[in-house]
Amino acid sequence: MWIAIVTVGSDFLRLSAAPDLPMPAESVEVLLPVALDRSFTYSLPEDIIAPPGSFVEVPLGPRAVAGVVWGPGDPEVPAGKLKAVRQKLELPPLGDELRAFVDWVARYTLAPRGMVLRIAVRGARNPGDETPRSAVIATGSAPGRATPARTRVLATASDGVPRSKSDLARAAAVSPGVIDGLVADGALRIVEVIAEPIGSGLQPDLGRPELSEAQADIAALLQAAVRDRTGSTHLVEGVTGSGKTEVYLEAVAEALRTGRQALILLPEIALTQAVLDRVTRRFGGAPGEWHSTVSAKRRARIWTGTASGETRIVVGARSALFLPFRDLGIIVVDEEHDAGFKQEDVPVYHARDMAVVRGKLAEAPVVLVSATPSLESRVNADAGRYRHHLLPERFGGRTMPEIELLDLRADPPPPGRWIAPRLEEQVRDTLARGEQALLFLNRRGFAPLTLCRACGHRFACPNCSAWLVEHRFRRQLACHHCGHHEPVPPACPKCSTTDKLAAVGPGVERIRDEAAALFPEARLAVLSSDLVIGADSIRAELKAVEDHAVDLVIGTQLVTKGHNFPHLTLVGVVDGDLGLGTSDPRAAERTFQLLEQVTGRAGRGAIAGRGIVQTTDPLHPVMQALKNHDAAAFYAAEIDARADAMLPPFGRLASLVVSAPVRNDAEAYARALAQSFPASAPARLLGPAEAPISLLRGRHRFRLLLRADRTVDVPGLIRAWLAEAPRAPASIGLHTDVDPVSFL
DNA sequence: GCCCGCGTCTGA
DNA sequence: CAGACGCGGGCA
Repeated sequence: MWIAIVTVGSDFLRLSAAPDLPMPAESVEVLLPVALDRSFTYSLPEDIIAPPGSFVEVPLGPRAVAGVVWGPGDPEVPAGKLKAVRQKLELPPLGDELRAFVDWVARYTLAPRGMVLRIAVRGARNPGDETPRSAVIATGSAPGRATPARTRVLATASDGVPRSKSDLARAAAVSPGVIDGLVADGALRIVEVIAEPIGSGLQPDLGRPELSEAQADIAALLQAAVRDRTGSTHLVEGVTGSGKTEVYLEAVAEALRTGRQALILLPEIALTQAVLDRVTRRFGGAPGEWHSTVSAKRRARIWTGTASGETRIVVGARSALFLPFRDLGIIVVDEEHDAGFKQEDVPVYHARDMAVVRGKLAEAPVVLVSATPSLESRVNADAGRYRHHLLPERFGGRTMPEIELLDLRADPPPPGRWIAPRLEEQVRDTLARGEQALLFLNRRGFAPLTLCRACGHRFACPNCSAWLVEHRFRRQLACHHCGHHEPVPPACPKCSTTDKLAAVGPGVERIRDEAAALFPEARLAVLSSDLVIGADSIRAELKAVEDHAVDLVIGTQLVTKGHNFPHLTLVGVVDGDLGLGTSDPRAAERTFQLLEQVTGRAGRGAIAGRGIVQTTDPLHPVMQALKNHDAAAFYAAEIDARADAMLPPFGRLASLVVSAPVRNDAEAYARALAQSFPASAPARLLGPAEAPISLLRGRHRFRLLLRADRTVDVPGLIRAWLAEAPRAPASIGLHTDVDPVSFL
């Protein structure tokens, strides 16, 4: 009856408020976490009181499903169709703000509302009673015998936080036996603890760092935004090593001080132990950690903890954006340029952009943080939609690494090798000084292409338009798009010639072999996601590099993810041109971001760093931007090019993914759709001919691209078109991914 | 998303 | 002819 319409920038955000008098509801509208856009009306037994947001169990067909009361029931539904709510569930209700967010995201991403609700209720169950667990704390007395391992353990335990034996051993990187030894020695004591709510008991003023003037200024502005309860958006752009994390943690501290909660989003949380450690040090306790590998029980504790308000800080992957925060005071999106914020499955959404919307609904500032912002965020900052804060210098007087462009045409490596003499010499000098070097190549495996020298046959993926990559360590040929793999055959499948198969081009495994031959005395480590499997072993490898147990690192983009290597002084980029040759309109932007991040790993410690980028095109704008540390000029040029081409964020771009188990079905439907697109529409449809296909989770995917001027409501246009378009056979799925700018 | 019913296929 | 399997519709 009384609908409050909250307009934020456009009419996209509608927040429906409850009527001011609780009417005795006879029926309720219930949204269910299944692939349905519709909600259903159920009758409400007189003894159940279920205001909007309540969790209820309802019958759906033959099953009983837990859903959420979304509002009053639809009186138009004939009484004979109504089924009754079975029971109300003992769970904290979903607040108005989160329900409005679910509706908004579903409408914007063209996803069924139930699929969005599903994300918001993952973890919505009672964690049950907590049984006391045993933990160890430091007693304060010195051990009888001090070893480096023991010293590390006691340093870790000196904060007084009780930890389980295994957690403490892992945190100090020692074997569990060391802990038992210290307990026997009386330096550690076993205590029984009842687990506090996760992410609670945090102290905003515990580990306050010294801030530079520039850091303190930005921190003060962000803190004011937290206090003001405005849904403002901020872009904090600071070069690698400028201390961005300290700045946003001060804003997080302000949220804690004012009694509110904080959410820190990270693109790949399994790799970013560093941020968790820093939050723990800064606030004297661990935040809630939310990502796909967190156990169901921990999930439940964090979900209920955020709903009750006891969990004060959550550090999480994109789905943490749908947690039921009671009073959210700030959202931080760290590494905001990272493509990991994009969810490719239904609902297809970009967490950075959805964060902006949730921030507005929650009246909380959103802080986007990066050394290499996305073009979208740069444009939004330039246009004044986001406030732009710059940290142009490294913290503590450290300098940016000096970047050298190594022209591969003038100084090529010997045939069959990829490290040019000049880079080899620089690595040798670095190692001789006892410093650490990194050779970066963003390509897994041994060689990206295998061909038969006898007949010219090339090994291609049967499902995708891609070559198979040889993985010599695993003795396989693998497709990096769909995961197809086969053993390396002894002979050519086409002409049966043996011993004529040739590996073409380098991958990290091949660079490892080359480096091992060139620098036989160096301790090598390869950091590649297919060789280092599982979050724990990745963390262990990163720690070994951090501790200088490795001299020369050979790595893929795994090494660019938020880790500091204090001993690293030289970064060599083996193929700077990789990624620039594609037709992806974001190729230059992505390559710049990647190479700036990886060269920025050098010189974060006491010794100044250097970067050497091997390239065949030293005059390319990306190379010049790296060398001159002139991101501003690069961004300006890229933004102009985007504006001319009407690409996001100037034009609207949507992709529709048609997927089916059979490739021909997907293609036929994609064509049928394309033909039905009206010529008069204020947008152009591209594909499917020029669209790449791939196989993902057993389904062939065809992409259609829709390009429009920014004045078009793309989700609306697609909805209207699909209502008229040929209906998809049920075995064909259609995802939609709308580039988000319209809500700003 | 999940269940069910239906049509079709397969093997004895 | 029983049982398996894939597809499509409905779900209040």
